[in-house]
Parts: sequence; C-alpha cells; structure tokens
Amino acid sequence: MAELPLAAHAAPVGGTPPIPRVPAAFYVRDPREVAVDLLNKVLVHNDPVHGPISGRIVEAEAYLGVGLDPGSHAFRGPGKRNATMFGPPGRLYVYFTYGMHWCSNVVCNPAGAGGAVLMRALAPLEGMEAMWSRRPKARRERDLCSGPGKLAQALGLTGALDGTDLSAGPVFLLDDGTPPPSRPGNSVRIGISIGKGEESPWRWWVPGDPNVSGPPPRPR
DNA sequence: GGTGTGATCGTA
DNA sequence: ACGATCACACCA
Repeated sequence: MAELPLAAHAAPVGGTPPIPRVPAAFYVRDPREVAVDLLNKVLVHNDPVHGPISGRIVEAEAYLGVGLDPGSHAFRGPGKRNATMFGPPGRLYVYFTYGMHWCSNVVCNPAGAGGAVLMRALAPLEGMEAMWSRRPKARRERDLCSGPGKLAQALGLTGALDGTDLSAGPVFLLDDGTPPPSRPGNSVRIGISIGKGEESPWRWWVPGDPNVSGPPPRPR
C-alpha cells in the first residue's frame, strides 16, 4: 500500500486543512466507550530520528479502573508500574511485559480512577521504512503492527514515553474524519486468564482489516 | 491454516 | 510464580 500524505506535524500546508488532534475531552469517559471510538483514529509518533511514524488503530481493548476489573493493571490501585493510569486522562501508559515487550495504552476516565485502552493493532500508514528497520523479523506488512508488542516496537514506543501527554508530546492521535465502524467486531480480551475478567467482552476491532489478530480467543 | 512452547525479567 | 506477548517449530 502506498503511503498516504498525512499532516503528522499538524502544520498547516498551503491549501490543505490540518488534520486535528483528538480533543482532550475525548479521553474523559469510560474506557469501553473510548475503545470503540479509537477505532480508525491515527496514532502518530513523531520520532526524533525517523520522523513521523503512524498507523490507523484497528484493534483495541478496554481495561477498567480500580476495583472494577481483575484483568486491569488498575485493579489493585496505583503502584510503580501503573502510576500513569491514575494520573490525568489523555496520557500514554506504556508498560513492560513478559520480560521483553512494551505495550501502549491511552489513559481514560477522570484523573485518579485508573482505566485505559490498550492499542492492539494498527494499519501502517507513514514511516514504513522505520517500521521495517525496527522489526527486522517481519516478513509481510501485516507483521509490522498486528499486536500490542509489535506496534510499540514498530513505532519506537518504550517506557521512556510513559506518561506522555497526547495533546502536547511527540506521540499523539489524529482524527482524519474516518469514523469508527458502525458495526465493529467484538469479543473477549486476549491473554486474560480465568477468574480475571476473561468473560468480559471488551475487545473491539475493524472488521476485515488484515492487521487484526484473529477472531475471538478461547479462554485460558 | 492450525497448535504448542521457550524466551526473559519486573512486579507482587 | 506469573504475566494485557512474540516467534518459531511442527503438523495439516
């Protein structure tokens, strides 16, 4: 797929209206609403070395606030790793897992509640060369961003960016006018074990997009 | 296409 | 001990 011309810097180009960032109020809602509305928004990392790297969000999962959702990092309240979840909404929560992967979330709810949306897959748009170089094991385009660890690696999102304000930082979200699907795919979340909210159907995706990791997982 | 398993380490 | 995972081996 050819790269689309995308005003990732939000710098007005002559004759072309800038693509607006998602407004701050967008995030001050239940993560389940935010997750659906994040579908088809564009995640951008204005990388200091590679320049803009971006993709359209095609899969997301909601994780609720403190005490509500045993599958959520916020369930037991703030700690060292998840402190960002309890700060202001509209920030990037990046955590390290399985001893080797980074995963990226958007903080939701009013400050202090906890709760976030995990971005699970992107359709690559911009900076594909940087994505390929950061993910040398990828064979096909859909190997670049088809999972939370993969998209974080492709975009260069690490713990150094945890807490980034999406309305000001080098990582942000754009609304280019593409609405969420009227009928998004929906299933239980991936990787949640039995007794930790595995029955909660809080995963959503853009139907038919090749970057989405397969249909509903079996509980484990 | 599918399933099963090892890697690797911060947090609890 | 256990992960909000990935890659690779192997079978079909």
